[in-house]
Amino acid sequence: MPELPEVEVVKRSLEKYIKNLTIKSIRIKAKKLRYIIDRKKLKKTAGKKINSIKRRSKYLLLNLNNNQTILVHLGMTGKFFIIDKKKETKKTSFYYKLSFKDKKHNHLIFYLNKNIRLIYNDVRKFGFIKVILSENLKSNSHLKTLGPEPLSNKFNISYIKKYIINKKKSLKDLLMDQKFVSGLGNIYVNEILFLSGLNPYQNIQNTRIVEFKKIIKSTRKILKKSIKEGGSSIKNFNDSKGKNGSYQQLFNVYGREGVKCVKNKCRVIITKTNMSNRATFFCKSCQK
DNA sequence: TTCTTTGTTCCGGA
DNA sequence: GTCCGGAACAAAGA
Repeated sequence: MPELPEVEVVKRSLEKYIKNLTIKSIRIKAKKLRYIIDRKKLKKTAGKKINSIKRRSKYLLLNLNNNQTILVHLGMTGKFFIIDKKKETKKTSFYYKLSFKDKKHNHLIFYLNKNIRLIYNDVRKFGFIKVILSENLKSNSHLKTLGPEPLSNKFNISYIKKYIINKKKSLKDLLMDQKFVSGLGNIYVNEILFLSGLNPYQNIQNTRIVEFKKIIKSTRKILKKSIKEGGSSIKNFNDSKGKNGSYQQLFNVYGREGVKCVKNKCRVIITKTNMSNRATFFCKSCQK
């Protein structure tokens, strides 16, 4: 489930391997992902160079040299494979070892110069890809309502104070709100509240400044750590297994229903509830 | 067959 | 107009 840290790691890999390459042609195998794929528009990116790769929230933006940007959202299960046809052999390449079952979810193949291929693979097809004019980025419906990046200085106490005026929500719903802060999903919100020692159900109006400070601090800590871990496990981007491997083990509360809280001296069993239709994990003792 | 998973969007009611 | 919660939606695996 790619949230901000995973998307950031993908962004860095794309930057490393496909920045400044030119799209020679594109093979489009799926009719639609989350949305119908605009084949014409996508095909027209052939011949264009990938000038830069950026991330905004959980979106990837591949800026081309014709004033167009490819906007990508990985949804739940979207991933990119990068294959260097020059270097990889049947023995060394993870890609050749993928099963037919894995490969049947390859939906887009970008043939780049230098014999590099960029493949978009998505089991659930909840991701999407769109080509938009770069000058329209700011008014794009996906991007225009996004709140500040959680790792930016704009995510600070005075911003939070202002934002929550006249609002009534729980802490968890606030952090999940992409207009408030963008890029956090269910998993990381669970983790942030656990590290902050705050109950997900706590009303934002009953939350003190010092508690919001804790949230900001925990958010930065968790995201940075995950990016670092993802970054090191993804170091060899060609190894899709390494990619999936490590970050799951970092979770202290998510998915830990029924087992003991990991905090020192706490032996309370982690609770799982359903909150706003999302699995919510917390320790009743550490998060009062 | 049903349940679960996710982020986003839409809708009704306040 | 604005806010909020809930539901719908997408696909596939267990």
